Amino acid sequence: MEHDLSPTGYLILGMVAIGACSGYAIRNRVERATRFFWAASNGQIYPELKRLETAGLLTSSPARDGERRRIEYELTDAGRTTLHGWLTHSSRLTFEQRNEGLLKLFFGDVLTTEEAIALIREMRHHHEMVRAGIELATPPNHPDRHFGYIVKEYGLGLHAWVIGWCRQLEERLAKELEPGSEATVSTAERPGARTRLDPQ
Amino acid sequence: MEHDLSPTGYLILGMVAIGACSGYAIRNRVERATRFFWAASNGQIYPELKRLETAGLLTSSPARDGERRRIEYELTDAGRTTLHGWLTHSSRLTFEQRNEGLLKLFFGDVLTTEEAIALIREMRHHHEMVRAGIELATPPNHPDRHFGYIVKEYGLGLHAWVIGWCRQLEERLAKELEPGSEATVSTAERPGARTRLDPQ
DNA sequence: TGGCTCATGTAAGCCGTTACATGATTTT
DNA sequence: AAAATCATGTAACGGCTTACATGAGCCA
Repeated sequence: MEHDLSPTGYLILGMVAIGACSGYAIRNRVERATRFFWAASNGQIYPELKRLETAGLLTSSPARDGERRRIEYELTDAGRTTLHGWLTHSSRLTFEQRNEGLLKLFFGDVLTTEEAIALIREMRHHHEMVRAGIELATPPNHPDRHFGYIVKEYGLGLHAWVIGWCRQLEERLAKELEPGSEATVSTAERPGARTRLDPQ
Repeated sequence: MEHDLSPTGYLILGMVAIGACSGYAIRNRVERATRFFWAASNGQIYPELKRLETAGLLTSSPARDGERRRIEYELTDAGRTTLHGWLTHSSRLTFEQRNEGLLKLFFGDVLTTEEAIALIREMRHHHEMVRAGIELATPPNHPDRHFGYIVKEYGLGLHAWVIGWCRQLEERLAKELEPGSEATVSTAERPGARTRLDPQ
């Protein structure tokens, strides 16, 4: 039997393995812990849970009488094998980024130095907020969840690096604004003016 | 007139501003320079170019007789204003990541230490390749393209940080495999065995 | 009783990739 | 003459988000 799931399918399988056993619980965990490197919305989670059950990787049981309406999922042996296979068998890992701040910065030559500095400051603020979110929202270290903690540290460290990088660039550009300086990194470019730039 | 483009629309506008004046040239630049933080495929570029022309932000001219078939685009004044507006007016910047390696790592408690180490090594190799790609593929520093160079440095530095982080984690986990050590980060967990993990 | 959280879902639609199609020109 | 590159496009499809719909139980 061929179980070729999307990474989000594996995310859900893994979440169930870790103890998030309802769609709602998965949603919460994703928001707290993985949204910074892998997001998932209700529109994905609930249909995917059903698909995984149909594929024989999960089993479901409704809440007992008197309890709040709720569907609890468990891994089947096939599900556990599939999860383990994904975790251990190497394959091209999807790695995608969409960083609009960096995209703007890429065109920074079209801006004045002041405008470029403002842009970088905005990028920094964004990463500071993201970092604060990771710091607060991820659950505290749990004896059986070392890797949740490790991944949290990754997020904190990565964004700290970016914040530091932004700060350095801000300072570097600010220096060029000082009266004594010669070279400017970016030519003052106004919407009406022409940009002459060699191709390549 | 309301010009609310997708970031990819602005990417194309910016690429034309920078001197990539055909769909083909934009494609190449994206591959070399921005794909690491903003990708774009033919299926997006060509239709978007036409949309931008219809919106009055670009004008097109066919290649002169005898030259290779080719459509050259230029920014209109409206296009230049729109681009400048996007670059300077602050707004919520889209920032998305999909990092399957990190996602696997998040579930690392289900693995043996050896398996976890193998996974991290794979992540590191991936980032080493991406970093090498950035180093090679991005064009050399051009007098009028400082920010292309700055963004390249960002990519190199960021991936270098990740590579270092992976290496450290590998060493840390390897220490736990040594005969004298007590604690193990991850419990040896096999596909057949049960994972007992408290919710939350 | 009213509002909040818990909890599960669906529908529309965008964004983007993959894969293919086409053909001209340049290089080997 | 063949192969590679230049160059522009389209069609199908998948993944994901947004927004909405629904309703039960809990708490003030």
